[in-house]
Amino acid sequence: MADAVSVERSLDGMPGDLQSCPIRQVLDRIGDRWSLLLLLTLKDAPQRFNALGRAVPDISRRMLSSTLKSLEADGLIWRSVEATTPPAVTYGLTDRGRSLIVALRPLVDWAEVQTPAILMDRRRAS
Amino acid sequence: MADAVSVERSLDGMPGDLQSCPIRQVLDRIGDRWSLLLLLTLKDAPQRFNALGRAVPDISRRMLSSTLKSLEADGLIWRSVEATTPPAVTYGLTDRGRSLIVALRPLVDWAEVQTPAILMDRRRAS
DNA sequence: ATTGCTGGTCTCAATTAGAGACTGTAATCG
DNA sequence: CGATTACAGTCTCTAATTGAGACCAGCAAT
Repeated sequence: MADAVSVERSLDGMPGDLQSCPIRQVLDRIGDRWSLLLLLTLKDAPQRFNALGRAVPDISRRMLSSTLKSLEADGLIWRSVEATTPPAVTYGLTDRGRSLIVALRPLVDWAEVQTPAILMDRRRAS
Repeated sequence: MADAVSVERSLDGMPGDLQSCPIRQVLDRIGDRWSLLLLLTLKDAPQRFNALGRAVPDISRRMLSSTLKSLEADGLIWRSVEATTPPAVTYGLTDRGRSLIVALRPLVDWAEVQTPAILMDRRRAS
């Protein structure tokens, strides 16, 4: 298992007290450009690889693949392969993934409410 | 204003329906390695530049500086300079920043509860 | 006199992400 | 019948982003 790219950042070689910070642990994984977006995309129904790519159009297949791997390794999504030809690979939320979605709700609501004002501030600041 | 680095990703030139996704808008900014960590660090009290650097030891001064700028541009933190020598620059949460912290609460709690299990799954997957 | 503190910026190297070609089989289109 | 499309990825090459560390000014303490 060589190249699973950065989503798996090195966790070893850190000052001990950082290792033990749970927010750190979790943010280092899901706090990237794509993880939450993919989780949110899977919220309503399981999806197949290319369908996910279409739902999040500007993700590259490379990042799609590696992000899904890391979400699976964290037990947030499952992956199932039907050995048809061509094979059908489906991804969906696990219970843990669903519980994360729930915990994310207030943040999503916040984003919806605050975005207009933030956008205005950004313009002013630029 | 040349180099404010990636935290300010280009928002122009996107397919319209992505621009309008609020979660996208917000995650593109605070969904990075440092933003939430800094916000959380400011939760209890305003802090000065180098104090923040010490609180989040593995952030580089470069990213500290550019992340703070982007948080300020989004109206999530304020920055105040006391013209003493050497000048004292203090950062703190705005009301909007504080409201984000509140919205983040369930996610932080989730992280605290789930981290042990996630860590075990990661080992198994590796 | 040397060291360290303040808050940054600058350059250069390393890491990470993105673009797009390629795999191989099977169904579809004209 | 030949060409294209879709499936789920991987691979390489290049571009973007991040990190490491030097540097700036002036002042305080050792």
